Amino acid sequence: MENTNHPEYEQPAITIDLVIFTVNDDELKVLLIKRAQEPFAGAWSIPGGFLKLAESLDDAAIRVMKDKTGVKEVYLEQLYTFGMPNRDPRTRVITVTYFALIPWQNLRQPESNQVTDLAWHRVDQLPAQLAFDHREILDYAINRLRAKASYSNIVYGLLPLRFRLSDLQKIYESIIDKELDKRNFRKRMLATGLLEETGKKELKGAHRPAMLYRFKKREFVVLD
Amino acid sequence: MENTNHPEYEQPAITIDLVIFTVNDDELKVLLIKRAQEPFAGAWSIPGGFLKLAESLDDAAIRVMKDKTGVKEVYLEQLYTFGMPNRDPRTRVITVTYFALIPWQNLRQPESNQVTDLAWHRVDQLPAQLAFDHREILDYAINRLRAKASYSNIVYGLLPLRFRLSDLQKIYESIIDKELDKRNFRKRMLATGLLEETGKKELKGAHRPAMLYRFKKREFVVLD
DNA sequence: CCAAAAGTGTTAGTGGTACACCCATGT
DNA sequence: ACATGGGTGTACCACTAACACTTTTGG
Repeated sequence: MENTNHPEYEQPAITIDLVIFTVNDDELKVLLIKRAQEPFAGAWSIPGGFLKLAESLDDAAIRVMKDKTGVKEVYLEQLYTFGMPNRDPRTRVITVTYFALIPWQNLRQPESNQVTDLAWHRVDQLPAQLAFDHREILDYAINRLRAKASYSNIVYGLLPLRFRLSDLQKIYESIIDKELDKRNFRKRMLATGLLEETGKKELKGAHRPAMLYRFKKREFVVLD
Repeated sequence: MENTNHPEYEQPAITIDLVIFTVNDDELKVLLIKRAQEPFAGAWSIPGGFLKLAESLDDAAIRVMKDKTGVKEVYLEQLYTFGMPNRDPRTRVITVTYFALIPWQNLRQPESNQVTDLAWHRVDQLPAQLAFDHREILDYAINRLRAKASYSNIVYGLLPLRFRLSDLQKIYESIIDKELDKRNFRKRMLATGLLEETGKKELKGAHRPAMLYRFKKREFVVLD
């Protein structure tokens, strides 16, 4: 923390990479992008970009999010900084990683016949080879998400404003990849005091309509 | 993550800064260093240094640790990366921070009359002004340590190889800044199965000698 | 009337918390 | 003998986990 501009300390490049999660079709998914150029041309990677000189790390992450998904208001959290000297074969690159949560409903779906290099992949069916150390980054992010789901209300980032308790339960189940008891789950969720009722609605037709709930506050809270 | 060497993306400097904890005299303390040069000349700061081009982030942290404390084998964990554009008034500096735990007994104590710019400060009696955003970094580190102490065996990093259960309890108490019930504490600790007995020893004279324990494994474990 | 998801309580076990006295030693 | 920390058990409470049937709707 002494001198900058010191010749001995030539500087690495800094990128921001994002692990963007959503839940759709009862499966936890991440957004991957197919690389066009070498190195790792054709391989899937997590979205990222270079840090601009005047922007904060968080702002860079928000910028990348918006570029790739069109969504700006999401749960976003710094994950870890990866900096093995050889993680990029070209030159030294330090990447500050983030993870983000987006409700599936908030995503503008891509035009049907549009060719795109972006795709959502189930976390339990990832491509065998990912670019750079992105597999390691993804594993780290999945572990963080699972841990936080168990002791916080972080899943609000994956849910629309109003939702059924069964939707909430399915989100939890897809994250931790385990089935939960319906009665105990509802009891526990309502006991947190973080939810409130709204009006009813019938969805998916032929059955008793479900009460829709919302989070009183859409912000991170640690439970207990 | 596309082109490097792109003119638009001039690179910030990268430093590694460390929050180094120990417990001494039943108080949680951090190592601070008094800055000799501007900016913030005379202010206390956490130890750090520039990342070298060929070394990993972890290696840089270990290097700084060894330089400042002489100790190499410690608990070390990446904390967070701070990168507000104006956090260093001179130029853009991104700092990857770590926190470290050292048993007080492992430190080679400085020669008594040696003038030094290094000093251990109680975390509840920090200087009002710290250099850069180091206050924010310290607060972040303290919170992380408190959280991890409550759900892991991380305190092994603050203890010598052999210790009394009352030492262990005092470490916990100084971290979370709360008193604990002796019987419940012992029950819980022994129930983890992470400790084992060694031989007896009498310390601090006039009372019944205490059994010394050790951690079966000196590695991070999440409890329950 | 049938299918499909919504909604609802009780019990047994487990883990956390509160709490007070005797023990082994040095001086 | 006294001062000092070492060491020990029990009872209550709260939370967790297991478990099955009725309700409301659409077709």
